[in-house]
Amino acid sequence: MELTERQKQILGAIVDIYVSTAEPVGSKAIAALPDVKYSSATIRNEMAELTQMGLLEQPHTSAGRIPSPAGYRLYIDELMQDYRLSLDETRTLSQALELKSQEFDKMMSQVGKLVSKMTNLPAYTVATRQNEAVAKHFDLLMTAPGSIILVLMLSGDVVKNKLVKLPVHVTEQELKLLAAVLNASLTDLTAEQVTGELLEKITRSAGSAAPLVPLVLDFTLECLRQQHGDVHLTGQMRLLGQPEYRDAAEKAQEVFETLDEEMLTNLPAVLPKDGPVQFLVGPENVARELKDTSVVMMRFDIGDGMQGMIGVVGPTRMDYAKITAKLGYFAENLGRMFQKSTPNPPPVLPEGSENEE
Amino acid sequence: MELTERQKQILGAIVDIYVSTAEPVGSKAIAALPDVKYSSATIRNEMAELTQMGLLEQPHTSAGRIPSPAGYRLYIDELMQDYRLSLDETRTLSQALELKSQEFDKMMSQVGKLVSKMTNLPAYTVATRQNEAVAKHFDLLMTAPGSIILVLMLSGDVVKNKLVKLPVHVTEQELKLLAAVLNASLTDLTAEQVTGELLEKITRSAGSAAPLVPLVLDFTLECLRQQHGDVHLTGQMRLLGQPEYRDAAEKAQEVFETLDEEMLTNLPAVLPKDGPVQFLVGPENVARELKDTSVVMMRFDIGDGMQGMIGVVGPTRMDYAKITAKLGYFAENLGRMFQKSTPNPPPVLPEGSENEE
DNA sequence: ATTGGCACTCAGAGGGAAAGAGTGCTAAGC
DNA sequence: GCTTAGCACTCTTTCCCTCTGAGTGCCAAT
Repeated sequence: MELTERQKQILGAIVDIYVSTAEPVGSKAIAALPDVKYSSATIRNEMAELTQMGLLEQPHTSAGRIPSPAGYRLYIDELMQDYRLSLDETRTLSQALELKSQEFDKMMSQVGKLVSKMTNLPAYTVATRQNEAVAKHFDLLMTAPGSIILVLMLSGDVVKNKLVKLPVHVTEQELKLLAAVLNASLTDLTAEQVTGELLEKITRSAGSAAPLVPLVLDFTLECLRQQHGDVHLTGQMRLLGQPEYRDAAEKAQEVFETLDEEMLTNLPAVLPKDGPVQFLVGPENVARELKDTSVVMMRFDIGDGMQGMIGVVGPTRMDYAKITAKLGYFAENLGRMFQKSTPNPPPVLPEGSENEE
Repeated sequence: MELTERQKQILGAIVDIYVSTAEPVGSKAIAALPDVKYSSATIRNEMAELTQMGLLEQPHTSAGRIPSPAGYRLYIDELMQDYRLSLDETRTLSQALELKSQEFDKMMSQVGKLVSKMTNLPAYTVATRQNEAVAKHFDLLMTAPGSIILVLMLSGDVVKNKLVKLPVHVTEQELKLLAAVLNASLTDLTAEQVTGELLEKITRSAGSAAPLVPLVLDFTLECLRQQHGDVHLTGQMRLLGQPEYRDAAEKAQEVFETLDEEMLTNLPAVLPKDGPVQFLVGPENVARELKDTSVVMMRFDIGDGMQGMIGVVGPTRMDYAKITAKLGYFAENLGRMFQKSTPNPPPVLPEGSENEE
């Protein structure tokens, strides 16, 4: 069942209007649009049909129409216009991207804050590995007798560290030795390649630093197995700015709770691995609490087998085009930033940038 | 002006009731309490007086009374009963404290999540330095040609790292040399003690790794100057569970925004340095947006000149006694955990633990 | 095929009226 | 002289009713 051109136009218009007003759209409003040549009656007939097809919904008999989840899906897949960032928006974004490059994790959380601010929606960021992690370098530093800091460098320029306190005494010499052993035998191995045999061998070579070995190994394995870094979620409260949550503190709270728990741990796994942009519309979502809530996410390459993900969470009625554009701009520039390694802001403006909000 | 015993009892009762119902308290409700021997009329007279003294407030003429900020303050300072954790509560808390000791920063954020969950309020955690930070150890690791990771260990067992990308080529040898120079000349110095002179000396000794020096130094100084670690704020949404924010999404949003920005950066500075527990009641607060919002915070010692802070944010009408007790328990046990360094949960039950919610 | 017209529906706004909770004050009681 | 019962008064909250208006569906005319 194919839609006619007119039906597409009407569906598109309804989504566009509803997205910015959050109110059901009536036939008159459509008819009043400059490039609509038909009367409200015609529109009404078409709307009735679109409703029957399941693309529109009617909150109650005497209200206008709102897009159904299927309607959104169709809109996203076929009708959505590329939104061009306005000059103002690009400027703000470019400025925003001039982050002091800090520690990596902090930067991701910074990026999240920015995305949230720019979209006025809750945003999350994650860094995930694309391939198996391996250890690249071990370092053992003594801070006080019995107090040792283990610094572990992984592939992808990720550095982890952990404070280890040992009751037994270990000399600097022995630490150096152990570090050398670890660097010799444990680097460039994935979690699976670390066998019990290997562990024994290391323990034997470790001398009196042997009690340290299991602690180091546990930590190392834990780090290697971690498929993705911390998930940063910020700006949850911005969801309250959306009309659908205005006076529904309860609903908002539910969404937040789900976001906090389920989503953050599962989301990276749930999302399909391919394609840069993903949309999860309402009921397509994992958790039932999120049925009126949608997710837009975008991947970008960090290099070294790492991949960043930025996304926003919002009401199903959100301005997908605009948000995709903003996320895209972020992702593109972040990717570029990481690619050419020097932490300079990439001031690349998208062409055609004088349309406004 | 001293309060009579009866006035104290009435004020205390009003706070207690208001704290759990969030509704103005009438004279009848007080008179109905088991250990109140006076009629509602008498209570009314006393309430009128307390109102005149500025300890109570009346939302409107025909409503009951609620405590004024001054009333809360007096309650906290003089009337508050020690809340004893119930057996159930201690059990839950003890379980909760069995954290896998992870990287320090992550642990603080974990603690925040727990505190928030236990109190059902937004919670924040920070680690602050008590004295000047100094660098303890430098490490430079080459990951790829031109790509170097700087690992910096500070006093207080804090480890920071940063990825530095350099266009010039530096050999492993030169890196080792530079690290040695840094370790020799830059450790155990506070930020002020790092002079331009010293910088020059280091640059001279660095050989062809000299271009690295300013990058390393900037980062080091940045770390040294950082008085406190990341402020973790979690569970913001729980504020919505409080009746005063139920249908006031707007207000909640304002609070959140303020929390996010102002508070998180200023709070550690604003709070007085002494005493383990601090209360900031409503208008005593920094930001105007938080005038109906109060903060309870508690310090605990981490050792090595570091201090942890945990706190919650809630409506001014909150159960200070209960929250203080919970925070106290957390703080005490966290302190103990850090003290005796082995990451075991300390299962110390407070005496007398069979009262309930 | 499109459109103007019209009857119909239904959510939401507005406006009292009634209910209910609580007060302050007065006068009686211990 | 403190305490208390009683009562008139105040003011918010709730409920119900009506009215309005936006929007629909359908029919007949173009």
